[in-house]
Amino acid sequence: MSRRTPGLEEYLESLYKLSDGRVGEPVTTSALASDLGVAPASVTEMVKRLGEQGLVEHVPYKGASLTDTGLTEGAAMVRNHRLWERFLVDVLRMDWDEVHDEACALEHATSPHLAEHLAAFLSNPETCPHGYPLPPTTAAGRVVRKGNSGPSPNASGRPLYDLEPGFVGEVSAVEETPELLRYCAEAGLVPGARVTVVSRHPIEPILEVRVGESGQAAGRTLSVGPRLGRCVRVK
Amino acid sequence: MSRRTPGLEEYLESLYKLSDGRVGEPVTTSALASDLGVAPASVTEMVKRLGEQGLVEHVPYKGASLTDTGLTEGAAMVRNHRLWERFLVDVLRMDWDEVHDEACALEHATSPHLAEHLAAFLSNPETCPHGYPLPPTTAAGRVVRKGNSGPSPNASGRPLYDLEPGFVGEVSAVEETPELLRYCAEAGLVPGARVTVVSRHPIEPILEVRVGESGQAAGRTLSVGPRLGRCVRVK
DNA sequence: TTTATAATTTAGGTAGACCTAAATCCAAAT
DNA sequence: ATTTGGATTTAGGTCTACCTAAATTATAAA
Repeated sequence: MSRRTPGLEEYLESLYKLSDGRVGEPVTTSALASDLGVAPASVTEMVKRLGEQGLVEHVPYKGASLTDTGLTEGAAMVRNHRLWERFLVDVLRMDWDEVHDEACALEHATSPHLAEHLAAFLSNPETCPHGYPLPPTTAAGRVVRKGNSGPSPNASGRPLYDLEPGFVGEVSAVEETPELLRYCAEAGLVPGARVTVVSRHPIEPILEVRVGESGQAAGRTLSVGPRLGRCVRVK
Repeated sequence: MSRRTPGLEEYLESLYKLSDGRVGEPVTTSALASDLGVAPASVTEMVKRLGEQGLVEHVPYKGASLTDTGLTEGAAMVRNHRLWERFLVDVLRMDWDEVHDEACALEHATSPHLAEHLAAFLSNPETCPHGYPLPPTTAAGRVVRKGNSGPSPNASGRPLYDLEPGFVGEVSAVEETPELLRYCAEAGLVPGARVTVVSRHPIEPILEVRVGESGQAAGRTLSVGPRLGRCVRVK
């Protein structure tokens, strides 16, 4: 009965993201399998193990959901992941499209004590470089999960592609696919950037978007299709 | 045939330290077993696997030695470990007695690319906080191992306990045992500190040592026995 | 040179985390 | 109320990294 191996932590992390940070929210075996990149049969087995340790509740054929303690551990992993991403980008000056994989490895090698020091050094950031929120901690360093539902680990804002012409807002998050991130960085589509939806193409599924500092002088205009437009969120 | 798992890396690291960074230097099974905290039988098995991958040369009943590539990988692990220790102490302000375990976990989650960025951020340190040297890299980022014997990964200097009264020098390294490190930190026995051997006790195995900034004004006098005196190196 | 002792290896076993292929279950469409 | 297709679980297998107990080998002592 050895607890919290790196393997199990990965499942808790995925479960946390897929259940949107909610205790008792069921997640299907196949959703977990595709998120983790393993066979469904492997998920069934792992989920059973997590159940024996009281970290998830598994109802056969229905799905798995996090318990209170499972949620805490999952949130800690997501937090560690995003802390390291901030560190790698802000401090080590790595590119934002290469930090996801590095953080994936580091997150499981991070004790709560180290996480506290890292967070303090980074001045307790609220989001990762791609705009996703860090699960918060209490003063004692424990990851918060008050009552039944904590804050969502997923990005706020609406997909850029779904907005109407005339909308003005700022990028809140970008999905972490390396090639997409490289394009966005070059195009200026980074969290905090001001965007203005200029028009929607009458025939093709294309949105004209102005990206720029402020007003409309320095802005650059981009054509955004559904592929890109659904990966960038705006608020 | 899956290469470089965290488990195998640990063996290479230990081998690197125990063979003093030398290709072909044999290390006994039991030395590895006690350094890694596993059963000798486990070492035999792992060493055989490392042999199949061309990372070590194993002569049954005689010992295992690193090959050229094995040395490179082992050195990289030691380097990663000591880089992280520097980071944890200098940047995150963690205590020097708690960073060894954290670094042990982080070192296997560190890509060569990340190691390069980390080293650059830390201005390419030459030693870890306890005084042990970092295996150097080439400009390309590869860990150096020129010809048959690279630099020693172990501390320079002589044990404090073996010096004669009148000796003046400075601490070069301290062995990384948590309780010992806590005592040394408080006593001022840190790498770079000036030490003067005052006298040796005529009856008991005790050395009187002055530890202090410079000269002999601000110095504090300590009694050092063999236990402590063999864990602190001076040059 | 023989023998004893300590180091080392072999043999056989466990647990974690994955896999494929073969059942099994559920739910929606007929 | 059946049927059927997709999701899920079970069954059986692999590979890593450990273990203990039982051989085996090397070496140092008698």
